Amino acid sequence: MNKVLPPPSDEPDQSKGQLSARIRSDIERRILSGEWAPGYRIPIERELMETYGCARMTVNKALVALVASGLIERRRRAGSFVSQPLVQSAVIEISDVRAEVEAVGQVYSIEILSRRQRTSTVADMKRLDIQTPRPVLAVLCRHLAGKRVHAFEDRLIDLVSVPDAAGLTFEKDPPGTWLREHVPWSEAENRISALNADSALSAHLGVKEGAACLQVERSTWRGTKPITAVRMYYPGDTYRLIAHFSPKGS
Amino acid sequence: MNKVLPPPSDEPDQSKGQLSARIRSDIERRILSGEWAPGYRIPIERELMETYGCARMTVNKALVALVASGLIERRRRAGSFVSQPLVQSAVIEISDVRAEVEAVGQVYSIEILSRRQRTSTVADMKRLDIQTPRPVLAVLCRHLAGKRVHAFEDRLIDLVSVPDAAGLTFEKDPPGTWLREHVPWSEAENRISALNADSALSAHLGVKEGAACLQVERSTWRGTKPITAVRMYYPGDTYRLIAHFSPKGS
DNA sequence: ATCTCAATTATGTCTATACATATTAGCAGG
DNA sequence: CCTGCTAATATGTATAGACATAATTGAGAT
Repeated sequence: MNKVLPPPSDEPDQSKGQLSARIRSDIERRILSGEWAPGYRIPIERELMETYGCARMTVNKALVALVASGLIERRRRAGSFVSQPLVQSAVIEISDVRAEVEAVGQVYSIEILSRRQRTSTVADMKRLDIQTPRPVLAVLCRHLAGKRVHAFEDRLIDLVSVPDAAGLTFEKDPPGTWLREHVPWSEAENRISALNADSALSAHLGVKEGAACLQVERSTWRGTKPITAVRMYYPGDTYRLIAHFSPKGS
Repeated sequence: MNKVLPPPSDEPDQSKGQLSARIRSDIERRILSGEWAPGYRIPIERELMETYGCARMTVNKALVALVASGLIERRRRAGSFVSQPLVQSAVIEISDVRAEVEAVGQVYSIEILSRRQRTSTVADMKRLDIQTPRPVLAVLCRHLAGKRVHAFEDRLIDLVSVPDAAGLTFEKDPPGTWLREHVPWSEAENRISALNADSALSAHLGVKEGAACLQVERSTWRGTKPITAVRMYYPGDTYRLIAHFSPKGS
């Protein structure tokens, strides 16, 4: 069977692209439209293979992709079923601070408030989740969009994991950008919360004392070794994190 | 070539599982460890195929998966390259409110504050992103963890898209839970921000006026038809959204 | 030195087949 | 009616080969 048969003619069809992708999007559409409800058993590979006039591996590729995206579940012998969307997986694209500012057409600049190398204090060790003291770099800086303060950053860098960071001034590239470009990481965690600005934070961000601010705490690791821990503060009235998503992130 | 050769012996190796998965994780480890830095050209399929003593399709499967997870990029004829992590894709698992409360071992209950069916006002139409007036259901409720207020919810449901919602009281299942179980959706957006509680919100949430609160606005669509728009408010001092992630979400 | 074109090459996709494996249905026997 | 065996079946994974496609390289022409 060397020729590819025309698609089943009962559908308004986008014949472009690879066959496996088309099979995938056909099924995806039926699921998202509700035609195939959660729990519905979708046709077996053999049937789909005959429907589209292709090899089983081609159908299989489409189905494996659907499993990866969480839209279906498969059990041997039992068949493939449309899955119940259990949790909503929202993907937040956390871009570079500089890119974030420039994306809205403003001029980015950074202002280093302090930059100190020290042996980790107890508080530092807690933030980095380490047990023994070690050299760290502590940086406080402000990110400006034009003349307005876009964010205030409070960062710790583990100098054992990232010795090269010791020599940097961060006057051109912000620490986050440099780290992302130079240090490979394998895991990270964001903790997003709201807090009232205390006097220090209100001064840094240029907002009234007590104003609601969005705080994003991020820790990054390479394997089990911590790389950096950062707290980013944004004025609550102007900044928002936007997450766009589909069922289980396809 | 029907036998599977032993793995290349220079690595502490987890030989369990499928070959393609092992190839994938081998490469993944090398990238995450920094051994293969961004921009590095990884061995061509033919080489990998000889290294592991398997068919090209098997290597290909591993590489395709790595592309999907964003760790590598591939160009015809040029080869496969470790990609620069550009944006950090954070996956937030937004679970059910009830599950959220019960996950920390507390008793969940819901308190309906108001439930009104009406023709959409101008404000409603803006929230749902619709142009013409239509029947909507507006629900205000509080989610309790024990006796403490966990969240305050302000929800609009489009009764054209979800006519069945008109008959529900939401006294047992919260609106979000019912919707997720009964209405298929294809797209959604979260907007996360911080705000100071005004007098009404402070009363609802049981916090001081002016206290920082986390606001999560979520809109859900099925195709282009809006389903619901909800604003969830959490006390800023007790609640935080946690997002765990890996480079480009593998 | 530079431009153009064709050969080379790595990836992209698919076919056809094979065997493994988990699970279910059905049947036989207690 | 329940239990345990067996056969059927759908998926899981892999192989080997084929042709398509895009991009680079290098040879020959300008």
